[in-house]
Amino acid sequence: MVGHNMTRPNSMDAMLFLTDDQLLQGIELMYFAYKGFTSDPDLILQNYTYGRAHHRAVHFINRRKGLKVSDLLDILGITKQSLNRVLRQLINDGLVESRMGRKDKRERNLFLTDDGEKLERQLSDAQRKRMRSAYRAAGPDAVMGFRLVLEKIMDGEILSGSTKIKEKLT
Amino acid sequence: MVGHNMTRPNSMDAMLFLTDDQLLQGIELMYFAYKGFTSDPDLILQNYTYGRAHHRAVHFINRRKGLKVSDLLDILGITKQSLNRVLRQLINDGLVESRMGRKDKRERNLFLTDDGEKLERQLSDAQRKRMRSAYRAAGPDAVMGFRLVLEKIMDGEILSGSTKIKEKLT
DNA sequence: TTTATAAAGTCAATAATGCTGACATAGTTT
DNA sequence: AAACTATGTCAGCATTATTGACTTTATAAA
Repeated sequence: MVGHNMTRPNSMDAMLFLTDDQLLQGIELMYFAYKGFTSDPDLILQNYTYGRAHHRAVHFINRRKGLKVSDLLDILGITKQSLNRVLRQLINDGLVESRMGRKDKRERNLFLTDDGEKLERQLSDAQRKRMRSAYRAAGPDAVMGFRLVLEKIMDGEILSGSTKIKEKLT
Repeated sequence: MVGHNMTRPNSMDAMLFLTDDQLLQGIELMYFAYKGFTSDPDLILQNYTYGRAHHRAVHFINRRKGLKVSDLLDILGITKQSLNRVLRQLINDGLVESRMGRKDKRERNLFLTDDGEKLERQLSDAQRKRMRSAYRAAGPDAVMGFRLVLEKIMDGEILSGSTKIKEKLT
């Protein structure tokens, strides 16, 4: 075992956190943290007829205002049939507006209405509050590490919004 | 704005990562990383008649061998009806064994069979592989930060396995 | 010892979110 | 004119969750 792994110079130090048990702990941490991460919005959504899928749609429409349906499909990684059900509800309920593309009239650009922005704010506030207090409690260095590891775990996934980190859309 | 937030001494430095946009980026990072995190096991599970719920059950039965049904319910945070459907399949398929409690005969202690351990290994290998390479790429300090922030996000959730971090079960 | 509580299991109905396949419509490209 | 593209829709199915009601068995309390 010792001296076998040459990935890093101080293999004992550097590899200490790579035992199966440490990795399993990380895996469970991801599971429970994600549960906590979604719990606040989930509670709010229970007051509506909406679920997590609606939250996601509203979130990304807010972050990339005017994005096309196909962009949203790429981001969410679901089928158009799945998205359409959600989108139709949001449009019918007056939370999302779907405007015909000006250049290519086949495209639909998606926007939040005022009511849509209200819901987005409500959900986002709850989620940001939890993130903010976690960031505060952990401190800036920890946050850098947090982000770095998550980016590595993401691998091939798409990150929307401010395009600093990864960019695959257009 | 300046000098308003007194949570930390260097408020400009320390609060830079707490803008709404930075928090939203963190939120999206969690979303995409979790998607990547589950993608490998999900692929494997497609070869079976099982889903994520089976993976979770198998994972925690492996980590807390002999745990009671009620323990598993607490960990997963679902209803017994939901768990029971999954557990029944795993038991019928010979992946999980349910032994009557010795002290309290109402209780059922859950164990993986040899076949159950095979599936667990297969799923775990894939997930650990991704975590390992993320940890390696990010480095030990980043991993510490990663874990710290996730723990703060978890808040009230339960962490099973090695009980160093949080403990709520017995 | 009777009664109450607890652990586990089951049945039925419902909801949210995903999937595949097939098809329609309108608009753009070649 | 023909082929392709973007979007939307219908129908059917799978997974995972929910609530509510009820049973069986076993332990604890009155």
